[in-house]
Amino acid sequence: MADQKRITSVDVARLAGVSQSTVSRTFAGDTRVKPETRERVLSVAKEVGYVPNFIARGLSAQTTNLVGIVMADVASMFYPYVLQEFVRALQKRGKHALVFNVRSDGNADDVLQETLQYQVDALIIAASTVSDEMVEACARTDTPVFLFNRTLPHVNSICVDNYQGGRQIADLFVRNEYENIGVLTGIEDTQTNQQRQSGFLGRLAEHGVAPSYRAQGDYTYKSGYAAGRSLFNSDVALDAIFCASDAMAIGLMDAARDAGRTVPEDIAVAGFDGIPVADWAANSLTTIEQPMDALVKGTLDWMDKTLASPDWKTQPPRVKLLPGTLMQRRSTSLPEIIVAE
Amino acid sequence: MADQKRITSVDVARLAGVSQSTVSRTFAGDTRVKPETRERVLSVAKEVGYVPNFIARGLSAQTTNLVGIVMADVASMFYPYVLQEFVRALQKRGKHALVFNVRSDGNADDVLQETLQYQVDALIIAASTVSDEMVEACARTDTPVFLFNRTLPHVNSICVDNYQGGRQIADLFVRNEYENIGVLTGIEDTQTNQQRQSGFLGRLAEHGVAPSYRAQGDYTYKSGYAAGRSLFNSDVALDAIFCASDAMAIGLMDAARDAGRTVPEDIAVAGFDGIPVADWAANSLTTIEQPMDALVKGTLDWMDKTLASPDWKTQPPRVKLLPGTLMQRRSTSLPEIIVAE
DNA sequence: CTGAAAGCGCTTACAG
DNA sequence: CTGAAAGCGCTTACAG
Repeated sequence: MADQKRITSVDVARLAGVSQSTVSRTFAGDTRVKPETRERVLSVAKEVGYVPNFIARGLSAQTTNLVGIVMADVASMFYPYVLQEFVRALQKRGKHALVFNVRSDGNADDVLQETLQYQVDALIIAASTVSDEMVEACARTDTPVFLFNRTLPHVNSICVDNYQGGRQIADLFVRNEYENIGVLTGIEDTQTNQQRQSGFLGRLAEHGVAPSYRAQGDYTYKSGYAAGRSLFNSDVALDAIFCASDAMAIGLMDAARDAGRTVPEDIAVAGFDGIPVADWAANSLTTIEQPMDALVKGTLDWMDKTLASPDWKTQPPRVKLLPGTLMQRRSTSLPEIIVAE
Repeated sequence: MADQKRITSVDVARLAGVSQSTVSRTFAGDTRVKPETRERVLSVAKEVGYVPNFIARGLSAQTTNLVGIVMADVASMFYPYVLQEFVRALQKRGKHALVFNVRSDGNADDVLQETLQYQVDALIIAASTVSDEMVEACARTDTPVFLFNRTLPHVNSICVDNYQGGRQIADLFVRNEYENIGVLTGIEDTQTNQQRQSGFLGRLAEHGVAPSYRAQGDYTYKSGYAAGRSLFNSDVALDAIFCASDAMAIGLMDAARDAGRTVPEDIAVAGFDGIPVADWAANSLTTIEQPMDALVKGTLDWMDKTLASPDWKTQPPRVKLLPGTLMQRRSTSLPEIIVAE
């Protein structure tokens, strides 16, 4: 009950009859420590329940093994999984995630300061944007920054190829001979949305097709449902519609059903993201699946390599694009194809 | 480019013509610092871009403002939201989340060690279990532990009232005059599952009803769909079924649709959790909604109070149960009721 | 209201 | 292979 002092390396050293340096070296895995000494230290440590203090180590070694992860609370249902993947993958690499949240409409500057105060070894920013000044500040403190699923010219970025994904959906629509084509966009000025749109519309134009309907949502199920309601209450007749997120696409499909329309017979629907719900039987949504594991692994490998190279600050920032995967499901299949499988 | 030394409080002190102590006090918000001095320090700090080093502060002040959050990667879709809420709420309180992941079938011991090494001020364990020894270890290092949505006799726990929730569903079923009642359980030996089951079955028994069907899933959509398939392929005819998670309930409903059954006319379905997808139009699932905000806030308020009270270790651990909310939706409504609304 | 100084628990040259 | 000692950047009695 009494505040018995925390056990430190000094205590272990005394008990094991060695110097504090030796205890430190033992736990650092220094191979110069004689095996017998090592054993003795470890056994004493175990006995008294000693574990090294990472905070002290951080101060002294100037490296915390902490990685800051900044996430916006996005409505898209993709990011919770991303966060979980990062936490898990970091753990495997002996690092740990210090997680920060920013409002999806704000930028990450507010919290970046705090992140740096914790002396994180690196910073991963997902689903929000950063100012150039903040990037500067990170550089000053030798903290490499990685943008996840967003690109910025002066920052290392890793991102699914939204543009290419949009093109793939366009190709699919043309291949399926849909003629009256609509599009449900995400939040207008997000990079993600712009890229998905410009890929989709650009490729459509190359095929000589122009969309005949256009509405805007905010990536959420709710906005998709609302868009669907007004679409199906109108006299617009579409063969197919591309939605900038899976959640919106599912909302729109539910609205279709509630309005007595059948997917894909009355209207084909495609989304983007590849969230688990998209593959549920009731939805079976055609979509571009984000290569989540590759994105996460790519980010962390890149980070590791950067941290290991002493001259990383001299290297120009790069943007890495990873292709998504077209998942063709029943929401765009023609009836015959369904029968065929 | 060159490794210009990090700016420390000593630099600021020199530039501002005060002692390092004064700089420290200024940033600690010490009211004894003369306003003019304070201004000067802050302006110099701003000019040179100084911010306090939290790691050093942590070592010195023996408090890191770090809270460890241990999460299992549960299939239930409830926890990603919980994590996001914790991160956000902690940030508001000037604390930060160090997030750890454990396999859902393991216990938290493996990572707890690491958590303690980071000298977290407190530990929140969600969706996994801990050994008594580990709880001991936490006590030794003065780290209060809170179990989230799980209870253990020797640990502070905060949890939705699973038992009561099960009873509410039973009452609803009886009220709706369902006679042939089934149950789809979660993973057999999880506490959550046991409590939901015993509440449900116990209350049913009090009404003189015994379930006529029972299957087991693992909380996932997939397992719910599979259970539904085999149920609807059998000659069992049920009026209603209670599933131990929303994801399973939705899977089962999708299987029902695919088998040509109508919900709730052919079979009524209820779940547990209150995940956002449950409220989507296509599902409209009756469920017990977890009081997520109250659970998170309750945990953090409790944590704050504990950290503020010097004698917290002498207080016996408590278990706090919060009631869930019955959300009656179309998956259990009788046809007439639907018409009525 | 302010400063000098000890101390938090490690790492890491340096010397042997 | 090991130890003595400086130092990481703060906080916080203690003294004035």
